[in-house]
Amino acid sequence: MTAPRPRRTTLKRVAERAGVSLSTASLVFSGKGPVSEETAARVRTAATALGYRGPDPVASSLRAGRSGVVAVVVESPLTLALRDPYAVQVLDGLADELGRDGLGLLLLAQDPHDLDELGARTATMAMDAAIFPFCGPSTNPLVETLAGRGIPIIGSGAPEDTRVTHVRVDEAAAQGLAVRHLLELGHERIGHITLPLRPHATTTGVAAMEVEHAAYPDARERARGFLALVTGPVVQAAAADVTEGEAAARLLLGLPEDERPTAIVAQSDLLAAGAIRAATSLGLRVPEDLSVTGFDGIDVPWLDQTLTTVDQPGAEKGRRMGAMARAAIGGDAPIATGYDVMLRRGTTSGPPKRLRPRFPSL
Amino acid sequence: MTAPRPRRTTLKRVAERAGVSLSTASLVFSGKGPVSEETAARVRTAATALGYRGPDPVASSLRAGRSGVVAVVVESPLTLALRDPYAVQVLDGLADELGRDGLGLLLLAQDPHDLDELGARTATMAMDAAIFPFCGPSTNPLVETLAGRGIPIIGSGAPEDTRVTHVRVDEAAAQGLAVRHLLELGHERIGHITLPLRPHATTTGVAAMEVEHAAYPDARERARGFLALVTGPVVQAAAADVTEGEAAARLLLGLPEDERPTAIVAQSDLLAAGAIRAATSLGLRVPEDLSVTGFDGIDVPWLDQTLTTVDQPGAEKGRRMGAMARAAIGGDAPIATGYDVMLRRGTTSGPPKRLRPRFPSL
DNA sequence: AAGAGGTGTCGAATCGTTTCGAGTCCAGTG
DNA sequence: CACTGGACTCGAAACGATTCGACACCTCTT
Repeated sequence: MTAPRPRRTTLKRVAERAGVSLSTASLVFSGKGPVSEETAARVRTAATALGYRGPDPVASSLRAGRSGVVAVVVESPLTLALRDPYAVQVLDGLADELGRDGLGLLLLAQDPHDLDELGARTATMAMDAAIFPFCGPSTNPLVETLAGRGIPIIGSGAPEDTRVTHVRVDEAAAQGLAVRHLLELGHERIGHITLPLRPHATTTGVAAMEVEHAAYPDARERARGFLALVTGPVVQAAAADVTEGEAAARLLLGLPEDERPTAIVAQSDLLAAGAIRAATSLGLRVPEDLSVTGFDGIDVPWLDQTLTTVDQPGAEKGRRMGAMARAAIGGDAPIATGYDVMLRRGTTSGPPKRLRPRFPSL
Repeated sequence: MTAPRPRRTTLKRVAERAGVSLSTASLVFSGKGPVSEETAARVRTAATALGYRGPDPVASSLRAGRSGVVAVVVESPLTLALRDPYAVQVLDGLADELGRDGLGLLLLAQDPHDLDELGARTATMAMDAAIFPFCGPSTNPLVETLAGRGIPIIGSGAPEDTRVTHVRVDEAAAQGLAVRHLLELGHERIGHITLPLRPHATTTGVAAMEVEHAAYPDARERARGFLALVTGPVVQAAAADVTEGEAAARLLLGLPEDERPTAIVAQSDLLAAGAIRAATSLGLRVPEDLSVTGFDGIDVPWLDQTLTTVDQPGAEKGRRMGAMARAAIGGDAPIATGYDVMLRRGTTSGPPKRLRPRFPSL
């Protein structure tokens, strides 16, 4: 914020040159009032002559009381958040929907080590609405700042704050779909791999109590959905990627033979892919020796199998949130909505092995 | 753009309540002038009482002549552009660097089917600089719009326009590194997989002339670098992802035995990963039967091998462009720069098979 | 021929800040 | 006592547009 840019040509200059009042010139560019074709032409000529490119967006914003910008808050480094194709889908839907109203998408990456820092900067940024599209921590100081500025806030489960309007999925029930599917197949020992439960997570086994105290509602709810149906080992992945999924799965598969799960329910497709890799490298076949389910329903082109997964239409979710932001900007009080997800069966789940010999040798 | 938001509390009201002039109140919040501690306290009290959250960003921007926003133009749907981890790295570096100056990152996704459309919307969006960080088409109507508004533009090779300042890599030379490496290993039949050469690309073999007329300079330059050193079949991938890389590789590997390349030079790591998949599914071992090189140097955790690749530090490139934008906003005329990339040897390249028997049976 | 109704144009107010230059007050100096 | 120089405060002028209400002027009606 140092040297100001050289001032651009202003509408006033154009008006003077065209021999017309400022208001008339404005009318020409906004196309609102009645202006004779002749006058309009004169104004346009003057504009081109002076290199005037239309009204200054900032000045328009000031007058209009809105900036045409919607902030999208990403509560982790971009490399982490956008590593997941699901997040990108959401973002894409969001961008598309916002684009319809000519709204800009202001990307705000928040440093998880210092959530407050962004608050300070954000206070100086113009925006008409803010969206928290991804699984983030349940509380975020930014909400206070934004709400205080009277900015409508849209979320998808997090942050948990009355001032945030959500597009909600019943995560627990959704995760339950996968568990139920495995139970129906006959599995009795099912393990669970969660997304990070808190900012500085490590890949490690977690107890039910830790789940309850999770900082990230999405991970918490899905784990609850799992634990509501079965008692099984739960391992947290340090990040939502293949590597950590593999590491987490190794922890589960490293259990003694008779405790080792015959199925793994992962909270994301990337984690599930990691689990499959772990199984493969341990010489286990999927789904014969191990069933694996994912969550999200992304494309995993490099996987030789089709994941059994809880299908969540990302682009649609993004669009939903975008639409809510548009509505909120339009002055409507945003209304929380929810939608249902479905289980999509792939080739990575099947009946457990020990059930195979249906007629044990007598 | 309908109902204006209810007006927020203004600095003027705060000043009145504190029994102080507008200018003094402003000084309190900007911390610029000398204000007695007592007055400052009175102003701050009034502010909290009225729920004033600091100066309106839009009004500040108008006065300051800068908006604190940098546009990042993505010339394809986000799902396509951000599918590549390399792009995400660049974006991350960019966000980080811009954040240092408290600059916001305005994400503009351009519809490749209708490049003009964004121009119209963009004209109404406030920004202090614009960046084209990814391999895009060599011409873009947006450049005209932005340059006309006096906005500094930063690119990384594209669009090719004198008004764009670039952070440049000698793509041809960089790609040449990989080719030379393979030549040194003794390969004589080398195939090439290019990134899309134009917006609506299909996965298909291309002639040298088509390369010359490519719309995307990055793809063109890399292909030139390849063709400068060897004469070999060139296949274009419809998109920079694993699936298309696999399809493209199949085209190359489907050639008759004695024409089939013993090595494939891919223009991106994702394409290379696809090539490896194609080889594997055809029963070819990498690198024994086929060497593969990539470009970018991303993490491919699900690949069992380490790619031999042209390592291009993405985050660094992003930061570079961010720094240039900052400089340009600061009033310095931006200076084009370039940097070197290196070949990183992995496990996916080795001597061609037919050279194996170094002492042929006499 | 007077009033009604439409066009086209304009002046002035407004959006919410920042900043420049000027003014007040008071303590310290010669 | 007059004078200099800080420290503090303030009024007014930008920044660049949009919009409301008023005003001319013209064309139809009746």
